[in-house]
Amino acid sequence: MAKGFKKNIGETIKKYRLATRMSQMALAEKIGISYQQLQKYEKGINNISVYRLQQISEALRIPISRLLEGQEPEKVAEEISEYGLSKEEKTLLDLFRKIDNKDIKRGLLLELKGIAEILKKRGID
Amino acid sequence: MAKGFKKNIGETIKKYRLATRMSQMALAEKIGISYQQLQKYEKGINNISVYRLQQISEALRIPISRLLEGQEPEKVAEEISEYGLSKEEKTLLDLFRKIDNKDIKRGLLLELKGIAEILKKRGID
DNA sequence: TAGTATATACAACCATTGGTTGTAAAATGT
DNA sequence: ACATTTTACAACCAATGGTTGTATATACTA
Repeated sequence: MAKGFKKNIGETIKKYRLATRMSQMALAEKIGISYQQLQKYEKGINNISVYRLQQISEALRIPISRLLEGQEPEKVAEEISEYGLSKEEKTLLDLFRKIDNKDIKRGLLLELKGIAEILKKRGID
Repeated sequence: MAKGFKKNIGETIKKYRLATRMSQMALAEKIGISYQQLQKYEKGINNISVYRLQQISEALRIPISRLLEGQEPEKVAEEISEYGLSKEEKTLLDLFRKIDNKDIKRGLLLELKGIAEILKKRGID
């Protein structure tokens, strides 16, 4: 399940741990797990829960975002504009708003509805 | 294991999901799990791994940090879902989002663009 | 150099939970 | 009022989060 991902974040943890000159044992004890388990995190053998990452970030005295860096795919960041609207959706809205003719607007909505219907049915068949 | 924490983040996810007007099923399918499993996340029954959170943030088109901030639920939902959209515009968005075919989407945008153009010129002439 | 302590690695094992399907109740749309 | 969507909840199972035990490096100090 997305090994690459896990590995990356584990490596990041290790990096910061070493930077703090902390042993696996020290860190593990601080967050209340065995150092062997921490090993699994660092090696990407086990998934890291958000909760654990939280603990680790506290133990290492760094913000969680630091540990996540390199995880956030570029495209997403770009795609996001404001309030959950994608660029595409924003464009859609902008264009729609430019049309001041009520009938045309309604027609467009009907058209969209039709298309959605068709796609949906085709998906089922 | 730190139930409170999990619950919070699950609730945050739910808020954002609703803000995007996405059903549990829709979101779950997007990230490749059953909607029942997503329920467990939202309810704080199961831990959320960083990996999953990553997927969710992508599906909801928001940066991971948003989900990590222990934010006031009320605000978020309103802030986003309302966002000054008229009923008509909300419908537009809903329909547009139902279309999962990228080409069709692009086609629609082009069409809209065309219409906007024409109306504009006619308005001038 | 040996000897002790520290740090990391790896295997075997078990309890928990991450994940599934099935069924039922709300909610929503027409 | 009826059909469809959406959400909730229970039962179940495989996977993994977590443990201890042992082995191998890597220091430190006498």
